[in-house]
Formats: sequence, structure tokens, C-alpha cells
Amino acid sequence: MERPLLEDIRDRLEEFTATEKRAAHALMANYPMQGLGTVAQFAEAAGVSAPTILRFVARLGFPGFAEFQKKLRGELESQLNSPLARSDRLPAEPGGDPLVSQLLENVEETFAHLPKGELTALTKLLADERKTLHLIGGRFTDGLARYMAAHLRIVRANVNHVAGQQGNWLDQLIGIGPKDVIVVFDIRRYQTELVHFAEAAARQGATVALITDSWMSPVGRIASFVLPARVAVPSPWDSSLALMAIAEVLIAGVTRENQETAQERMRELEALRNEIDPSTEGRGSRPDI
Amino acid sequence: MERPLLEDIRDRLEEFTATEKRAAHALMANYPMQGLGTVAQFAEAAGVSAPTILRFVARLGFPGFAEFQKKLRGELESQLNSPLARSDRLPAEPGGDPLVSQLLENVEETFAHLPKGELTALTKLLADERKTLHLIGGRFTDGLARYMAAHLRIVRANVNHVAGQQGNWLDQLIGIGPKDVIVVFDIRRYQTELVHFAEAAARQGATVALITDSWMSPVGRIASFVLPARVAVPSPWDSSLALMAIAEVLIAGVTRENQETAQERMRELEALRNEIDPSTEGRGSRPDI
DNA sequence: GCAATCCTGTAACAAATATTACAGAAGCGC
DNA sequence: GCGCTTCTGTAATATTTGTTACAGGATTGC
Repeated sequence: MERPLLEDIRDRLEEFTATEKRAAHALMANYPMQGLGTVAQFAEAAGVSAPTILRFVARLGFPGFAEFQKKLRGELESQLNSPLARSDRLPAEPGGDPLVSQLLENVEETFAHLPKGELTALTKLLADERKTLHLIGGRFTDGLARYMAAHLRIVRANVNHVAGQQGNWLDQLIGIGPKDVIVVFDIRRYQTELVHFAEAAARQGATVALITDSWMSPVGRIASFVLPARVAVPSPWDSSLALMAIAEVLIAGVTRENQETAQERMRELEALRNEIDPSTEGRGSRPDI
Repeated sequence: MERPLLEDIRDRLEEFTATEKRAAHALMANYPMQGLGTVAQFAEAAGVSAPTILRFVARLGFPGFAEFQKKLRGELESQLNSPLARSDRLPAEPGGDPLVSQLLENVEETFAHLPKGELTALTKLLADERKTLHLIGGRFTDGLARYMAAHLRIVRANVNHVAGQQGNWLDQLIGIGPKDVIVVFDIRRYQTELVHFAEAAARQGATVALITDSWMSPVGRIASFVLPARVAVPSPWDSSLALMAIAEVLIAGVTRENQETAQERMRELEALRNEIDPSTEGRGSRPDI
């Protein structure tokens, strides 16, 4: 991240003219709000003329007042979106809804108790491009497997989402062996088909990783990695939110492990996309894929 | 001290017109920064015209945009000058993984800003069994649509997940009309196909509900319900966790609204299951389906 | 079905703001 | 002390922004 403008101004104070110093002091005294009004307001607060403010801003390296304000806004937005700032703005109870509170607590508790070594080891395994990944979920968790596969196949090769009719899953066991990794999402009610699939894959030498609830899917018996999540909420349903959070952390971890390959693949995808639809070029700063 | 404008807006949401609601959502999603730019910028973010923003501001009780901005500036200055905010300006080490912290913040922030009335109204609409629900997502959010559909079709009839090749989506527009509700999951990069599908459905009289990110999918222009979620995390990816949390709250809400019908359907499903596989009977205390 | 009312966007206009040109003052070097 | 350079504010201009008028579409009530 770029250093805050405030630090830059403080370091360069001695190179300013007398009136530029007054502008700098006025800004520092009420940072960043003083710079977010008009040139005239800033000038009045500093006791100088409007063109002097513009010269000050130009000396800081901005082509115009608008760019200067853009920088201040960016800093302010980052600050406002930090955790501490947010707690000051609203009551501590997010919405006061017990369901929402429990959802948050589930995610929080899940990561508080998740073995870091297990998470790190699984991340590295999933980042290993010599392996082929197969992601599979049950009736309610297939969306998570699908979500994770959609992301991983962008940052690495050989990612397969085991989809379609459950009766056809066994077809996809053909050729599975020690170079394969099976990632299973399975929460109550555990699905017998998932257990069978995972057991068969393990017999053929594949590594099995399980993302499940606290009561442990039967797949846990043969899995090399088990990541349990809190799913209980005041509702007739179990919540998959914490499993989703685990999936996102794994996705981010694999992307970080394979940073160069990931960026290469994203560029290729972007190039393909621009061939198909050039109007989407240059939309955002993060990987627009 | 005067109550924050944010709370005032949230409480008065139901008295706003459709476009004023969009202005309110846009402001709430990026409060207060969204209101500190120009009328044109605010209008673009909300997907409405500049005069609509001025009408919105007038309805809030401000004689002009300048007074509205003055109010926002005052709140922001108070916040920046509070001890908590000042301590945030110092370097701080977040406890634990910054990614996990941000995931939690996103969910927390999403529900802190989510309008309760909007959420309640959408829950009731989704619970209305005279309606047919169609859930649709993009490349990364299809899993969420799938997840929500898998739950809803257990507690009510007439739930359709719009799946398959995007080229075939238009087929599913046949027969869609005022009795249909389209639930769209769309985050950056917004998919043109989703926009087209939603626009076509709206033209045919369907109600459109959008679950999106803070920057508002273009679907927001024609949606009757908009639920924005925080998606930014310290990763090359956007996070869908907060959208997932919204989906879970809606699922729980619809289940609560249709409690008797839901229990009836769950019993029927359990009976069907026991005909096929009696060994699973009586496994758990919650609806085992 | 029609009239009245409300909502909304477009276009035009008024007002505000950012920027530039220019001239006077101040400072510095010879 | 003078000439040159730099600094600075005023005024003018260009540009941007806020606001209003108006017209078309949607909604509602009779």
C-alpha cells in the first residue's frame, strides 16, 4: 500500500514556501476533511489564496485538485472500512438478529478451533499442480464444491467438479489414484453416496480431505485432512456459512501459494475475454475475471 | 446529539419510492462517502437520475444537496475525532488472520446496513406460495442460487433453479409473468446474461430481487428488492460469504413463515426416504431430510 | 376506460468551482 | 542599488455542478 499523504507532507515540510507551509499545517490540523471541501474553503482556512492551494497540491505531485481529493477519499474509505471504525458507528449487536449473531459466532468459533497446521498443509496440497483436484458435495453442499472449483480452476490446472447424477459418480472414479486429491463437503444428513465415493477413491490411493460439521461425517474415518465447522443455528436448518468461509480461505491460500501461475492464468483468461468482448477491458483494479 | 442520518434513513425506507430506495441503498452501502461526492456520482452509483437524488435528499428534510453534505461531513468529522477512530490511525495488528477478520467484518457490516424492512418484505414474498420462485446466479454465484433453491424447495412448492448453459436461460423465460419472482445473485464482474435475463423477466411482469455487492449490479436498476453485501477481502478474490449469509437468513425466514407447510413437507419427504432406505430413520433431532 | 396524480428522466439554465493569465511584491545575487 | 527570479493574490475564463422546468409514463381512484 502507498504511504499516507499525511506522512509525506510531514516529511517534506521544509521544502515548502511560507504559504505552502500554511496550507500544509491547515491540512494536517484537520486531516483529511480540510482537503475534501472546495479550494476556496481550504484557502480560507489556511489564510492563503486559491491558486496557492493549487500550487501546493501540484508540489505534492497531483496534476489537479480533483486528483488530490481522490487520494484523500481513498485513504478515508480504507480507514472507514477498517474494523475499529465500524464498531464506533453502530450498536455492537449486528442487527440484533439471533440468527445473524449465531452465523457470525459459527464462523468465528470455526476458525478459533480450526487446526492451523491442518489448514496450511491442505492449502499447500491443493496448490500442488502435480495433483488433480476433485471437489464433491452433497445435496446442500454441492454449491460449495462448485463455488470452490470455479475459483481454483482459474488459478491452477487440473481441477474437476464431480457433478451430475449421483448414480454416475462411480464413472468418475476410473483412473483415480495417488496423484488425485478428493475434497468432500459433507454435513448432516450425511449422504451414503459421498461416503462410498470417498472410500473407493481412498482405496485407489487418492488423498481425501473433508470439510464437515462438528459431528463429523463418516468420511472422516478415511480422510487425511478434516476441517470441522460450526453449523448449528436457531433455525430448523444447519448453516453452511462456516464451510463457505473455510472454502474462501483455502481459495485465497492456494491463490497466494501459486501467485505467479495464478497471475499468468488470469492474464490469459483476461486476454481470452477481451477477444470475445473487448468492451469489458479495464473495468476494475482487482483481477476482473 | 442528533441521531445519525443512517439510522433515520433505515427507519424510513418504507416510505420511499422505488428510485428513492435505490438512492438510499447506494448511500447506505458506502456511508457516508457516497454522499460526499457529486450529485452525478451518487446518481450513477444508485442507477437513478440526478434530480431523483435531489428529491431523495429533499425528502430527508434537506433544502439542498449542500446541506445534506454538511450533515454527512459533520458526522464524519465527529467520528474521525473520536478516540476510537484516532487509535485506528495508528498501526494495529489484527488478532489472527486478516482474511478471516475481514470475512467476519463483511458479514457483520452487511447486516448492520441491511434494511430490516426490505429483508422482511422479501422473506414474506418468497414465502408466498402463490408465487413461483426462480433463483439464478452467475459463474461464481450459481452455487448460492443452487444452495438456496435446494433448501427452499423442501419447505415450499414451485421453486426453480435456473441452471444449465447460459444460452438456454431464455428458454426458461417462457410463461414467466406477474406470479413469478426472480432472485438474482450477481457480483463483480457482472454478467450481461444475468442482466438480460432479469430485464426480460421484469418486462414480463415478474418481480426481481437482487443480492449483490456494494457497487450494485446493473440488475439493481430494475429490481424491486436489493440486498447489498460486502465482498472486499485482502485477496485477489471477492468474497461471497456475506451473500451466503443473506441467503441463509432468507431460507430461515421463509421456513419460519411457512412453518406448518414446511413441517408437512418434511414429514412427507422423510416418509419417501424411509420407503427407499429405512436404515436412516431417526438419525437426528432437527429436520432430517 | 378515463382523468387526475405521482414518479421519473432529459434538457436547459443558473450557480459554483477549478484553473489560468497577469501584475505587483518580495527576495536574492552581483 | 539594480536586475532577475520567485512568490503571491486578483481577476477573468473555462469547466463543472446543482437545480428547475417540462414532458412522458405509470399508477390509482372513480
